[in-house]
Amino acid sequence: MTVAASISNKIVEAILSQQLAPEARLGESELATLFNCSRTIVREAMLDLAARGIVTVIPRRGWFLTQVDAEMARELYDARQIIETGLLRHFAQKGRPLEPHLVQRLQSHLAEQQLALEAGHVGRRSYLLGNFHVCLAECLGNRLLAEKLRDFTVLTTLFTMRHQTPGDARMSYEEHVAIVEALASGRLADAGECMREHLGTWDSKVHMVREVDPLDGLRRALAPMPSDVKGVAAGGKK
Amino acid sequence: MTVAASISNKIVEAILSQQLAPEARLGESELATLFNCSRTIVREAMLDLAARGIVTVIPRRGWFLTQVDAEMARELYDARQIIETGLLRHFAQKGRPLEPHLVQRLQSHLAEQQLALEAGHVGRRSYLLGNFHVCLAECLGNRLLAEKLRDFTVLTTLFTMRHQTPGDARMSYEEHVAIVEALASGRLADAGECMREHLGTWDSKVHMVREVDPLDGLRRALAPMPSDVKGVAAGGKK
DNA sequence: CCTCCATGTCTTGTATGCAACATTAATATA
DNA sequence: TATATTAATGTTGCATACAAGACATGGAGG
Repeated sequence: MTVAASISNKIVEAILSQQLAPEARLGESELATLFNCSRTIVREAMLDLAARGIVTVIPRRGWFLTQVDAEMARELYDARQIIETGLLRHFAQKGRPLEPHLVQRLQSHLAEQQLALEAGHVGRRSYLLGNFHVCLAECLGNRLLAEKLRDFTVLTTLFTMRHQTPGDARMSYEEHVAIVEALASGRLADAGECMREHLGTWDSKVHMVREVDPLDGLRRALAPMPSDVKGVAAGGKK
Repeated sequence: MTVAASISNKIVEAILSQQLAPEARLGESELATLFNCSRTIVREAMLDLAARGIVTVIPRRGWFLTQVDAEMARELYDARQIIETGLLRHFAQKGRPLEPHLVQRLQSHLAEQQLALEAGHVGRRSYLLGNFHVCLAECLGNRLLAEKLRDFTVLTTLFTMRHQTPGDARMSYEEHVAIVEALASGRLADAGECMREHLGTWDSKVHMVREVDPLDGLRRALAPMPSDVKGVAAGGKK
């Protein structure tokens, strides 16, 4: 694997493990010294991540993790639901059960999820919960979609990190279990339905999300001020 | 638009218009002089195309359009069918008809297709027939999937070009018309079914595809030779 | 005390130079 | 003539140097 690829991989993994603050700046020189290579190579990695939508450059300012706004988040969840349920539906049409060694692969993935869950490894837990969807897509026989799904999962993580969606890990895990169980016992339609529910509940969670307001901190700091009460433009609390 | 972006766009358009031989080499220096920029910029464009799977580099040999093998083609058509029918299904679930200005956009796109078809503009025809799917995805409200669909369409073109799939342009056009008509009159489920058929017939066409044999030209050139008839390894014509 | 401007510093943007390697052509040799 | 070896050529791989711009700092002027 080239150095550039290892840099972008490392960054992707760091995001999925929630070890990278979503507002962090990715300085070219910093990364170059960190990976002991030239800026050219770092740039190559950043360009790759940019093509995948994970990273954005502000000219002459720096590289930043993409800020996923509400509209993009909607498209993201829609896309994931469409792809994953579509993949399951497409597989179901073939009328054959999932091959045993693939079932086993999914089950051992679930075991790892459970392990991380019980051990309280937040990073690994988060990584595995996202990675499960990629693993499933691979098992269903479409690497092209699996790869794109990985990128979408990364972007989803960036969204949830910034908006602190509650994200019940145990519940996600159990829904994963239900999907694999349906798949293993040949109830393919059920698996699709589980997946639809698993990915369809995002907006009910997102309603709890407080809108991120760049002036939020400032506003809050100023609101209780005794003086200058009516000085600023209209609009108190939303 | 940056120079790098214009290079990659140009290449993508050239592929979709079938103006770029699928075995063509994309030399960095060539492109640099062609676009009057340095190799650095060209490299940036190639890296972008590589991240999208459109181009592949052979170390120290050059950049080439990706060779889509049979397995990848299968995934490609599956992916497109999953995404596009999924998009239609997802839209149908919302229970609202397509907004009038979007219907109109699709219809004028159809008009352009017809124009190119009747005028016999092969390149533009090919471009529009592929672009229709991207346009539709955009109209259905998911830019993320629309963009990925564009890349998939490019790869599909690369496959069909190399394998000379018959590809009846007029039939494709008429299927597009059927989809838009269903969409315009609110028969959303019908639209999905049309799309499924439109994208589902690929393998029946691919059966007609002659397997590409790297020795094909050589073999053909040697076959009618009167001398040395039994010299080469077994296997005459397929 | 506030505002405006100059300047220094830090960042990415781009070109270029050289190294490493693959292929091809030429040449020597059996 | 066939083959192995060597030289030449052309390509990408990578590092580096410098340019261009954004931002922060400090000071002068009001």
